[in-house]
Amino acid sequence: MFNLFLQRLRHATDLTCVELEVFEELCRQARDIGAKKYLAREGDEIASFPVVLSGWAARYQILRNGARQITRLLLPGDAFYFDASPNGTAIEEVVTLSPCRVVTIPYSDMERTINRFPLIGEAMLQYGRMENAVQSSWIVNIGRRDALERMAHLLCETHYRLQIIDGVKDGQFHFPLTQDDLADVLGLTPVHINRKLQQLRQENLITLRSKQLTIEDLRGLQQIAGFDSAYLAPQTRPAPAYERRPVAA
Amino acid sequence: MFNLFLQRLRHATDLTCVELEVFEELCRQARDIGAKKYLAREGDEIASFPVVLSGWAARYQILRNGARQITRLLLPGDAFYFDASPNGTAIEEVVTLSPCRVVTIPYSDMERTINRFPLIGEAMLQYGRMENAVQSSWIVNIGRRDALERMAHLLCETHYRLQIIDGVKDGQFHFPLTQDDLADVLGLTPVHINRKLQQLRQENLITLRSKQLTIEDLRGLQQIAGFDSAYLAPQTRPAPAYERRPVAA
DNA sequence: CGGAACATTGACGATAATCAAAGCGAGTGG
DNA sequence: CCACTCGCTTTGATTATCGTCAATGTTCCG
Repeated sequence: MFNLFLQRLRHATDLTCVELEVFEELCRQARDIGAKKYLAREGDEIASFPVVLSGWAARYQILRNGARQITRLLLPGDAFYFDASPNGTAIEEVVTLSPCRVVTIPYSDMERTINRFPLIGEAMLQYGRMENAVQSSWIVNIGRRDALERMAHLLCETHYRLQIIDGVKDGQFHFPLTQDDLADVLGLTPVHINRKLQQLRQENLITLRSKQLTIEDLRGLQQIAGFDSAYLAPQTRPAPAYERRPVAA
Repeated sequence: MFNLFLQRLRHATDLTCVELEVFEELCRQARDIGAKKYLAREGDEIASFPVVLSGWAARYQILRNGARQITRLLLPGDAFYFDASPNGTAIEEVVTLSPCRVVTIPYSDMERTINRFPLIGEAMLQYGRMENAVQSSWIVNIGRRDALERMAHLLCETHYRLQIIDGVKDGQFHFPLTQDDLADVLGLTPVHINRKLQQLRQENLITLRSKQLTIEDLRGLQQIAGFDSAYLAPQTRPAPAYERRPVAA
C-alpha cells in the first residue's frame, strides 16, 4: 500500500522515490480500526506519532452541555497530533468516522528518517503550515458564512484535500460523515444540515447517497462557498536555512 | 524595554538571563505604528519575522461580501506569522487595533540566536503549539457557544494570555477592541456584541470603559464560558530529541 | 425479520441579524 | 473656548436564520 502520509508530504516538497520507500518501511505494522472508535482520551499522553493511512477520523472537543465540536478532519494521510508535542498531553480526542487503518510511528524512527532525509523534515513543516491554514479557514467559515456557504466550503476543501492523495475519481469520493458529524464540523444542528444538503441536491450541485459523494458542479459549489484553494496550496519557494533543521541523532 | 516576545517564550520553557539579553539585542530598532494600520496585504511575501512588542493587532480574512473574520489576536509579544513559512506568501492580512511597537527581526538573526541558544528554539516550538491550541479553541468557541458564552470565553482567554506577560493589574487591563472588532473576532454583529456586553456588565462580571477592561468576577466569567486554561498552559515535559532541532548555520 | 442508527419532515420557538435613528465623547479647527 | 465632526456606542422595531421537539421514514446489518 502506498503511504498516504508521505503523499501528503510529497505534495508540499519534491521527495524522491528513495525517500518514499524508506518511509514506507516505517509503516509496516499498520492496524485496522473500526468506525466510532475513540483513539485518544482527554489527558492521554502523546507517546508516538499516529497517522491515518485510510479512512476518516476527527479531532474534537466536548463542552459541558455535551455539545461536540470537531476541530479537524483527519483524512487518509493525516497525522493525529501533528501540532502537539510528543510527551505532551492530548487536550483533544480523536474518533474514527469510518473504519481506518492507522500506523503508530515511534518517534525514534521518525527522528532517524528525518535525519537521513532532511527533505522529509522540510515537507513536514510544510504540511504543518497547511494544517494551520485549514484551521484558520475553519474559523472564517464558521464565523462568517451562513449554513449553505459553510457546507459548500467544507465540501470544496475536502474535495481538494482528497485530490492531493488521488482520493477523487470523476468528482466522486467516499464521504463517511453522518449528518450528525457534519453538524459538529460546521457548528450547526443535524436537522439544519439535512435541509441544507437537500438544497445543494436540488440545485444539482452534489449527489450524496450511501456515503458516496459526487460533486456535480464544482464551479457552482466554489461560487457559493467563495472557495479559493490558495490556502491549501504548498509554498513553492524553498524554506530558508533556519527552518531546515536537521535532527540531532 | 523588556522583550515581550521572549517573555512569551519564557513562559513555555526556562530561559536564562543570558538568553534573554541576547534576544533583547535583536530588538534594537522597534518602530512605532499607529492604530488601524494595515501591516501586510494579501499576497505579500513574508520576508522577515515581525513581532508585536506593545499594543494589539489582529490577523483576519475578508470575504467577498465584505465581511471580516479575525482569526487571531496578536497581543504584546506575539509574532505576526509564526505559523507561516519565511519566503511564503501571506494569505491573511494584519491590522493594528491600537498603536503598536513592532520589531521586524531578520531571519538571519533569528537563525543565529536559535543556533546559539537551542532552548530558544525549543521555546518557539512550544509557543507555536500554544498558538495552535488557541486556534482550535476558537473553532469550538464560535461553533458551539452562544454569544454570551463566546464573549466570556474570549475575555478569559485574553486575560490569561496577558497575565503571562504581566499585562494585568488587579484584574484590569487595556482592551483596545471596538465593538466592531469584537464582532469580527466572535463571528457576531456589533449590535449583538453591544447587548451582550451590557448583559455582562449588568451581572457585575466586567467593567469596560474607554478601552479599560476590569474583570470583576473571574470565576463567574469562567463559569459562563466553561473556560479551562489547560490548553494555554505550556507542556511541562521536555521535548524529545527530534524536535530540538539545532539550526544549521 | 427485527432493531438500531441515520435521514427526513413539520410545527414552533429563540437567538442573532438587519435596519435605522439617536446619543455620546474625544479630538479638531475656527 | 465652543461648535463641529467623526467614530463609536446605544436603542428600538422587525426579520430571518437556525435551533428545538417530536414523529415518521429509511437504510443497513446481524
